[in-house]
Formats: sequence, C-alpha cells, structure tokens
Amino acid sequence: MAKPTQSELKILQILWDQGPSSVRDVHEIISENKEAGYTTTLKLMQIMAEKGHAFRDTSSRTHIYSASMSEQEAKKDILSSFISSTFKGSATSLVLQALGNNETSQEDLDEIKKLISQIEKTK
Amino acid sequence: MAKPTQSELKILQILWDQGPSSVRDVHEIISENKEAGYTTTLKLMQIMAEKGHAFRDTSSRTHIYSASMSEQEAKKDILSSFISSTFKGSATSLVLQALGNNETSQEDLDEIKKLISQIEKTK
DNA sequence: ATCGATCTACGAATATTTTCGTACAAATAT
DNA sequence: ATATTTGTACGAAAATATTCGTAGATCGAT
Repeated sequence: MAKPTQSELKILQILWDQGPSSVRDVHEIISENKEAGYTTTLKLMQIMAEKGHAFRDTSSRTHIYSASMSEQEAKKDILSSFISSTFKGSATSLVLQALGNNETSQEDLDEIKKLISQIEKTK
Repeated sequence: MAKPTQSELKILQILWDQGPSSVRDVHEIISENKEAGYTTTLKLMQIMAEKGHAFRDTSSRTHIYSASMSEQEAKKDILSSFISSTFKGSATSLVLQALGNNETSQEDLDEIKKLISQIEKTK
C-alpha cells in the first residue's frame, strides 16, 4: 500500500488517537491548529478510503472512518522508508543522531536502556 | 531555509559523500540506480542553488556545486521535522520504534550504549 | 411542509515537485 | 574548419498533492 502523504498522516494520527471518527470529528481537530475547509478534509478522507489507508463504514448517513493499519505497523513502514531515504538505511545512525541532538530525559534514557537489555537477552 | 525535497536530498547526499561536484558527476551516480535525463539533474541542481541548498562555483564552464549545509546540520533539521510530523515530537518513541523494528547488531547496540553513557555523564 | 444545517459526491482550480525538450555557447576530436 | 560532444539557460509539460466550490440528499427544528 502506498505511503500516506503528509496530510493523510495527520488524519491517520487523529484516527489512531481518537478511534473511528466522522469527517466532522476529524475536521474539528484539524481546525484547532489550521484554517481549513470542511470539504478539504472530506475529500482527503475519501481519498484515504480509496487508497486503502482507511476503512469507511457507510451504514449511516454520517460515514465513520477508521485507520486500516495499526499505528505501530504504519509507523514501522514510514520509519523504514525514512531511514533508507535519509540515513542510508542505517537505523543506528538515525538513533545516534536523535539521541545526540536534543535533551533526552533520564527517564527516557532508562527506557531505551531497558529495551536494549531486552534485545540483548534474546540474542 | 526551506526543507529539501526528496530529489534534492538525494543530490545533497551525493554532494556530502563526494564533495564538490559537477552536474555530470552527480548525474552519473544517480543514473546508476535510476533512469533519468541529464537536464533533469541539471535543473534540480540549479533550483538547489537558487534555494540556497547548494553553492555554485561558476568560474569555469562546468559549474561546481557543493552542499551549503553540513550533513550533520541538515539531518538534524530533517530529523527534527520528521519527529514532529510522525512521532508527535517524541524522539524517544522514534528511537524505541527504530530499535524495536529490526535486527540491530550487537556492535551497534554497544555504540548506542556508549553514547547514552556519555550523555548521562554530562547530566 | 418548509427552512436551515449537515452530509456526501465530484470535478476542477492551485500548488508543488519532477521531468524534459529546445536553444545556443564553448570545448574537443577529426 | 567542421562536426560532435559537453555544457548552461529556460520554459513548460507531467505527475502528485492540496484545496475548495457547487450540487443535491437527508435530517431536525419550527
């Protein structure tokens, strides 16, 4: 399935966060941050249904959309294509860059260390 | 400065890897993987110079282009915008996803642990 | 029953990115 | 010296992504 565009991803994130939603629901959240026409959101969501990024329940007049892939799954794909386009396929150099950049809290570092230990155990 | 597009990023990566290069140089590398017209590459590089993504030395007939930002700097920007668009601003969840996804080698894990220790020291 | 609000469908205008054809100048080979 | 190759400039076509106007159906309140 084709990669979602930036706009589609914003909508997917809302569907993941909120669960199955109407166009109105999604549009209201989008409108909090950005001026946008209702039919713009509608059209995007229709396209997402066409492309298979979202399911659409048309049993009532107000259609209900839901993400067709789990957040995990989708982000795995997106991340993997990002790593190959921007970090020459090296997840490690991405991780080093991400950790090196900004202030990662001790809690987050602990969480990462924990995951690393788990990975090492299963080797 | 505006974010480079996907095509521009491919060219930037070549400029980073190879250092200052002519359109011909860049085009030949691109052509290894992908069918593309020479003037397509030329145009892209001209646009990159216009946008400020690349410098251009026009002192000889064959112009020489070089990346205007360091690889580190640019990737920091790109990564940060990716994290905010795809991981709600959480570098940690990106790292967890990246490590969780695939087989990271023990060597790479060691490198990451080393960086974490360094970060912890400076806290 | 009528009016206004809400909904979908759909085509098309815009904006952005990518690709390339054509023209012409300079360098090189014959 | 002439033909071929190699280079830039530039406009515009093609592909992709985003935005929106208009039409018509249905719902709910008056």
